[in-house]
Amino acid sequence: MSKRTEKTIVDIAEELKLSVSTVSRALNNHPNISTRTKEKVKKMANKLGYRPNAMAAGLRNNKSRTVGLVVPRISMFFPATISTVIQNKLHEHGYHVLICQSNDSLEQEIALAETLYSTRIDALAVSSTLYTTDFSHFDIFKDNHIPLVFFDRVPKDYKVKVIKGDDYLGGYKVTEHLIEKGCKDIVHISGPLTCNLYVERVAGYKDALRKHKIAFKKSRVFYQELTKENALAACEKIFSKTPYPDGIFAANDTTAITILEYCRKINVRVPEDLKIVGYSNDPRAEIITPSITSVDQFPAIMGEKVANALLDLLQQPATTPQRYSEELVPIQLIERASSAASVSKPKTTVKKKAK
Amino acid sequence: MSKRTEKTIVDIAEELKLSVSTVSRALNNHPNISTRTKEKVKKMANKLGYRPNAMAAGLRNNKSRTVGLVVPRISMFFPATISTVIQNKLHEHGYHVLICQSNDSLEQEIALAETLYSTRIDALAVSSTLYTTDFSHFDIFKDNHIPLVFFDRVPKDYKVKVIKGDDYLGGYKVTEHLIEKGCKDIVHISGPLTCNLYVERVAGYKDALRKHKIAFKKSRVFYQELTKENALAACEKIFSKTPYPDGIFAANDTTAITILEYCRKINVRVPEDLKIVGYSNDPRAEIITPSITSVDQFPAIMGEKVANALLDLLQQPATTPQRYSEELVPIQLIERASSAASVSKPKTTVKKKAK
DNA sequence: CCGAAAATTGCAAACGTTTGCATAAAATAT
DNA sequence: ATATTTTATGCAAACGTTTGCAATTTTCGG
Repeated sequence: MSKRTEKTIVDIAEELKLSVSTVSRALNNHPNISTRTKEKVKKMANKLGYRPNAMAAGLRNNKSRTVGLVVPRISMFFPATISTVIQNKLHEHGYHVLICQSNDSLEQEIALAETLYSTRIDALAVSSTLYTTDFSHFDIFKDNHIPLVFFDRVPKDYKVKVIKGDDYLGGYKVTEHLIEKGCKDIVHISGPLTCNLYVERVAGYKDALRKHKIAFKKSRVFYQELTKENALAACEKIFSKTPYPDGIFAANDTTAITILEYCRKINVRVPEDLKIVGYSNDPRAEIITPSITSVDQFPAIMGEKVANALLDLLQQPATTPQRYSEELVPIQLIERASSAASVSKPKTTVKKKAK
Repeated sequence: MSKRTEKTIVDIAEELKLSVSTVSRALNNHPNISTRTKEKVKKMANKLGYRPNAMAAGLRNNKSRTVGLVVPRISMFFPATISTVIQNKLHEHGYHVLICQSNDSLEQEIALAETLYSTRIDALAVSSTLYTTDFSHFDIFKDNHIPLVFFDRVPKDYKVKVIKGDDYLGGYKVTEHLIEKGCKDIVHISGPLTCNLYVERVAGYKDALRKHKIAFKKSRVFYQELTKENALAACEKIFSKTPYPDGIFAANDTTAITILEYCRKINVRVPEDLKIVGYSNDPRAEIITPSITSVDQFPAIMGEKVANALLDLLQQPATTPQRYSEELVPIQLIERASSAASVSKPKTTVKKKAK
């Protein structure tokens, strides 16, 4: 009936003829409150239906027990899995996680940094936009000694804690794998080079080619946002003229899948005529026919590491200078049918034009 | 250098020889502050690197500009898509979204309700646990007039705003579809009946059978958590004795996919010997071979509706009594290869025992 | 039973905002 | 000019906690 229905510790105090301070301490299990009053207080709290006001406590303590998480999008397999793990782990330790999506827009990422700071999050983990090369919008956090961790898509020259996959090795291994399976002309569909992890994969790709004395051809690598549409566009280009490549290293599985489906349509046999490898080991890679070779990045492990790093920083005194450090999460090539050594001789490249 | 580095509005006030109230009003674009001082204040705010403290404002206003979102898990396709949409939409309107996972544990869901209340979220949207039949842990929100919206997995007899898919129709349509394609013995793998939406799908399944004069057999429906492991266990059972069914209606796509793969192994041809339909239209359903018929639940539309409902309630005065209302999101059967009418006559059921 | 130490409780300020009301300044009408 | 309205600013309380310090009570050795 009454408008003010929220019970506070002063209600408890009045009811019990105690001071608010003892009530507060009792509820927080402060050592020099007698067990008897602690019990009394807690019972009364229950009876009144008291719920602590996190904002009041947060204001007083200057901490929100909330950590921010910024990812490109939560509906993509890899960041979704990582987010899940981080969220669960931090929740076990009494932290809330404010999961935010930049939707791969730098503008949104900048706005997010601003508003997340306003909520006074206790720490921040971010996997940046594809296009973030200037990270200065995160300076506020560094300057104010708020734990800051980057993962997966991490900055290059920005001194923070970084947890990333071994993308160079990934690029190298995939390429070498294709070569070992007999490929001599390998196309690489990469993400934009504004995102460092693609730079590294490309480096791995190049090094593997060099190692096996295969010439690197600029025309055989594509830099684009790794969407289905862009993958199709790349296919049109690749298969518009012969010779067709005999291997494709796609930097994500959406792209690999799209290529595979395209090949089906134009009667290019996978893996006989063309071998395909994706990246990230999306669940779809396993179930498509032929199943697609991909690179597992162990998102659960990465999530675990990010969570641990956050918790670690969170319990250090704020004065401790934030150290730059890079943690590497291993990768593993998962060999599947799409890159299996051909049993039958590959037929000579099809001449049929696509489309 | 100094420890207290956070600038507040009183810093701005002092700097400008104004009162804190004018500064506050200036920053909030209050009408009776002159444009001149507004500009001055904002300039100084920028210069000092002032960031509003959301907790202080929240405490004063008794609102957090945060809404809670509780889902079973954010890594599953359906809730992930919905969460994405809700998050983006609410963010456009200046709200944060605290996404939380119950991991399908009732215990965790209860704890979540408690701590979310403590953070004084302005509204709450939830898709419940599979096992939530008593929803009283959400009473706090109702009692305190905090907008509360349920979606997808919704309560049966709990008076709140509800947004759900048309599960009865879904169950009906799937079953009728299988019958029309020639199935006479249809297994249904359902989720546990503690979750109302499965009750409805089962009802649809039964009604479609009755309509087409096919006897309902208790032994042909399974109630279980829809995991891969459970799906395999069900397969073992189903294919341990003849006659095999000629149709399976799985209540999610993970189950459908698992069955399909199992059939491949034991040489049951899909769709010739057995037709399979899943539910939710997971991206995997489309790319597997044969592609799996499924039911699109339009998660984006559902997310949109949930977000709109929240925003709607959010701007109503707190006094407005919360009305119970149910909104139905349509479903659509997506026909694919796994349930196509067989061209060749189905061979008589294979006798080979599985395993 | 006294005094000192230990254990328990209370006082009051502080965290950074917002806002009703009062006041001061400027603009307008007389 | 003065009185009146309009516009702009300031005062101070309030939101619900936590915590350093002071005050009180209890415990206990002698």
